[in-house]
Amino acid sequence: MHVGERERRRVGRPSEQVLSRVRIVETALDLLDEHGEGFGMRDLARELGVRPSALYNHVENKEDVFRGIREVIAGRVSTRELDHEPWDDALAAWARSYRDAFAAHPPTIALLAVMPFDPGSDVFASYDRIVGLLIAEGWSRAAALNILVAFESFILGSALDAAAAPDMMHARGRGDVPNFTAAYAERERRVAATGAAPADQAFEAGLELLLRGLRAEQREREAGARAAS
Amino acid sequence: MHVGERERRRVGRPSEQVLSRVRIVETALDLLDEHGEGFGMRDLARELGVRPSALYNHVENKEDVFRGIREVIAGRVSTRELDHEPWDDALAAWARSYRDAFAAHPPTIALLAVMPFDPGSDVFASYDRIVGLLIAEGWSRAAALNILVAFESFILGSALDAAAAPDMMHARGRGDVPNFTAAYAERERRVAATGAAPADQAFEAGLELLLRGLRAEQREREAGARAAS
DNA sequence: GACCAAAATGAACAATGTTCTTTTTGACGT
DNA sequence: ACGTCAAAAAGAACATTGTTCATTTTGGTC
Repeated sequence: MHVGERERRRVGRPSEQVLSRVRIVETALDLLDEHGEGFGMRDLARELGVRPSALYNHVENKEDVFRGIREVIAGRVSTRELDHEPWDDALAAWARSYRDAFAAHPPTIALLAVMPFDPGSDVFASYDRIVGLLIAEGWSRAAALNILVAFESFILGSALDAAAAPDMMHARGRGDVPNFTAAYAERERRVAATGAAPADQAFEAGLELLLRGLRAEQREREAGARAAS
Repeated sequence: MHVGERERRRVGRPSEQVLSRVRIVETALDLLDEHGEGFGMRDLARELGVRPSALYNHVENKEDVFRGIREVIAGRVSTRELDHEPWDDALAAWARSYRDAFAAHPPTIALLAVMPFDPGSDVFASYDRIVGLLIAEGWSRAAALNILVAFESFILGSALDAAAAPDMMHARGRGDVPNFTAAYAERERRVAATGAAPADQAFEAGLELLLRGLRAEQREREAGARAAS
C-alpha cells in the first residue's frame, strides 16, 4: 500500500500528474479506516508520496477533504432499494443501507452529520424520492419532510451508537440498578449465543417502531377519512 | 464576565486558590456556548485569569475537560419526568429533556455520544427506570434494552440535527427534486409563520412515531394474549 | 522551624494546518 | 520554433495548538 520508498521527486511540476482530488479523498478515507483516529495532512501527504503543500493545489482545506469524504460515503448509500415494494420495505432497506454506509467509518459520523450538504449531491435525489413516496401514501408535504428528518436522525444516531465502545453501557458493579443490569446481562447472553451485534438489534428494533408508527398513522388517517365521507 | 484586566499575578502559589476542576469545567462550557466553535486551552486560561499551564494542576487533559462537561450536561437531564403518568408520557418527557440538554451545547454532542459512560453516573439511574417501565408494560428485558438504545440513538441524532446549520438541506436551485423542494418550501413557510424551529418539529414527529409504534406493539401483544387464552 | 506538597508563572517543545516562494513542466497562440 | 502563462510539484516558514518542565511562592504538618 505504501508508495513511500522511492527516490525523492525533484522540485517543479512532474511529467505525469501525481495528485487529484479523488485520489486525495480516497486515501484520506483509507487512513481513517486503518488508524481509527483522525488523520493529519502530513500523514495524508506521506501516504500519497508527496509533500503536504502539494495537497493544496487540489484541495481547499482539510474541511474540504472531509466534504469529499462525505460525498464518497453518501454515494455508497444505495438508492435503488427505494424501488422496493411495498413502500415501508423500501424505507427500511434505504435506512439500513444508509446506516451501514456511515457506520463503516466511525470517526466521520460526527463531522458529516453537522456539515451542510453540497447542493448537487446525490442525497437530494434520495430525499426527493422518499418525500414523494410518503406523499403518495397520504402524508402532507410538511409531515413527509419531518418524517424524513426524523428517520435520518435515528439513522445517524444509530451509526454513532454502532461506532461507540461496545461496553459503553456497562454499569460495573452497581447494585442499585437491577432492571438495567438484568437486561444488560440478558443481552450479553443473546449476543454470545447468536453473534448478532447489540447495536444492530437496537437499530432493527427502532426501525420497526418507526415503521409501525407510520403504518398506524396511516390507518388512523384512512379510518378518519372513511368516517368523514 | 472578563476577569482579565487586573494586575498580573506574581509567580508562585497564590494566597487564595484561583482554580478548581469545577470552575474550569463550567468556564469551558460557557465558552462553548458563547463562541460556537471549539475552545482552546489558552482561551480557557485567559477567561479564568490564569496561565495555560496552571490548568494542568486540576485537569489531566483537554479530553478530561470534556469528560467533566459531559458529566455536567448529563446531570441536567431531568429524571423526575419519569414519574409522569401514563408511561408513554413519561418516556416522551424524558426524551425531550434529554435532547434539550444536549442540543443546548452543539459542539459536544459528537464527543459525548461516543465516550463510554462513567459507572456511577446518573444516567444509569434513568436507564434503570426506563427499562423497568417497559418491563412493567409487558416487554421482555432484551426488548426493553433495545428500545432504550433506539430511543437514545434517535435523541442524540436529533440533537445533532438541531446543532446542524439551519439551511443544511437547502437544495439551491435544483429543478430535478420537485417533491423535496416543495416540501422544503412549505416547511420554510410554516417556520416563518409559527416560529417553531424545524428541528423541533422533526423531533416531535419522530418521537410520536416511536411512541405510536410502542403502543401498537403493546396492543398486538395483548390481542395475541387474549386470543391464546 | 524544617520539610514537602500544592498551585501558580514562565519558557519552551512538538505537532498541526496553512501559506508563500521557487522551480519545473505542459499547453497554447503567433 | 518560440514566448507566455498557468498548473503542479517541492521547500521553507509561520501561527496556533496542546502539553511539559523548571521555577517560585504558599500552606500545612510532624
